[in-house]
Amino acid sequence: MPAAPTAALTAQGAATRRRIVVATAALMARHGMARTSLDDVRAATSTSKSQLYHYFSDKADLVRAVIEYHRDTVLAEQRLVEEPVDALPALARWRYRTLATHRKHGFTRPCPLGRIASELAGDDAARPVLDAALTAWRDQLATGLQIMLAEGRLRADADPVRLATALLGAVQGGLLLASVTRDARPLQACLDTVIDCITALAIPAD
Amino acid sequence: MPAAPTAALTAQGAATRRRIVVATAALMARHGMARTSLDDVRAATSTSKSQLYHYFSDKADLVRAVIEYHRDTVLAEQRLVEEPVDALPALARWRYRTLATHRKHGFTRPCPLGRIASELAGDDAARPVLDAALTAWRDQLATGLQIMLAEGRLRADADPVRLATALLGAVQGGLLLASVTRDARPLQACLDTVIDCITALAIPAD
DNA sequence: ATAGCGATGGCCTGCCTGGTCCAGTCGGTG
DNA sequence: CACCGACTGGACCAGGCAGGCCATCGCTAT
Repeated sequence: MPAAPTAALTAQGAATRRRIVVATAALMARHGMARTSLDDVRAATSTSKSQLYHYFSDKADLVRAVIEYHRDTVLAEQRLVEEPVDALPALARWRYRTLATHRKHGFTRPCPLGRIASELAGDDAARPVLDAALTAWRDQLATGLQIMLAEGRLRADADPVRLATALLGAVQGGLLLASVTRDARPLQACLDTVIDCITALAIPAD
Repeated sequence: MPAAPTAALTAQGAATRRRIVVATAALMARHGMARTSLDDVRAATSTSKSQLYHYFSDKADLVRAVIEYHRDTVLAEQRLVEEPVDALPALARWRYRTLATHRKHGFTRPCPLGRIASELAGDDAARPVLDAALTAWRDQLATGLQIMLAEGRLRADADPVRLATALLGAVQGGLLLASVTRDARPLQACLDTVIDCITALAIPAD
């Protein structure tokens, strides 16, 4: 139960709230959440402590908003609704898009959602929010594979949800390894291996 | 350069040092490293601040020792030297062993090395240590696959290092997802998908 | 115009944290 | 038995942290 009454928000208030969330998400993606203090947020957003506590009940509430922001950002970048992975070429484009998104940061950081999940493992308040975000992501991947299955481009014994989980796991694991080695190859290896598996299950067009 | 002169350590001193590392590793695996204070370590080990700073130059130095401890523990649990994944049955046993290891904790936490890697992304002091640990792990996986290749049980166009990276990524990504959903299925999905891929590249025995 | 309320600013505080210091103990060695 | 250095205990500190307080500003509806 956030103390911030989301009902009563003027346009200016909503803008300030959003500014706080966006800046905090960036800070936490760069330095981790434990190392991002509210004073850092205050400085980065030119706000005051009271504003932080006006819009969020406490730091955990702000983190919750950050998770939801990352969820929206990632799902928008993935473009899985506009362009579902319902065929091998679409899957290849998704792979390229995913690599390109993270090349921007030079593979210096894991997936923001994954990083928060790591740091908050054992936090019973945040876990449902993270679960919902990651499940939504996996489901958007699975939707494409289900179309692929329904339209006869995937063998009947393929399990779309399991494959989607493997794709998401490959993104998470690959980005984690890539953030340590600081290059794209681990992510490529993880993605390509799972995609090879899906390719092996695909039925070539007539 | 640790301030602790590792040269001069009596048996008792070595035991105390090890007790600190083991307890800290457990605390950090459970609560994360940022949420593990030196006072927590002090309380858990019945030591004093001065002992911590006698054996470690600072918290980062202690974390370095913890990473190395996790590396040794994980590599011992994986048993990849005694039982390399040089054939499909060995790979199946490795999969079973990996699942069993983490079932003990109820899939409540990611891989300790992965968790630290997430928290320390961007820490230029810790990254080489993590890189070495994860690379050693990957290489032990790759060694098995290279044997498999050399002995003609794997198609010549298979890349052992790439496949080993995918296996390690599947462990990391799978455990991350499993720690959020609190069940084994994501890890199983990730492992089995990559193993399916290796199976597809395997050459059946004559 | 003015009352009311959301938005804002800056200050304050109590607690926790990593890190320091020093006084003292213990076991081995000349 | 004197000594030395590793080892231990605990008090201490400065800075940083989340969070709270209160007065003020400015928009908007009546």
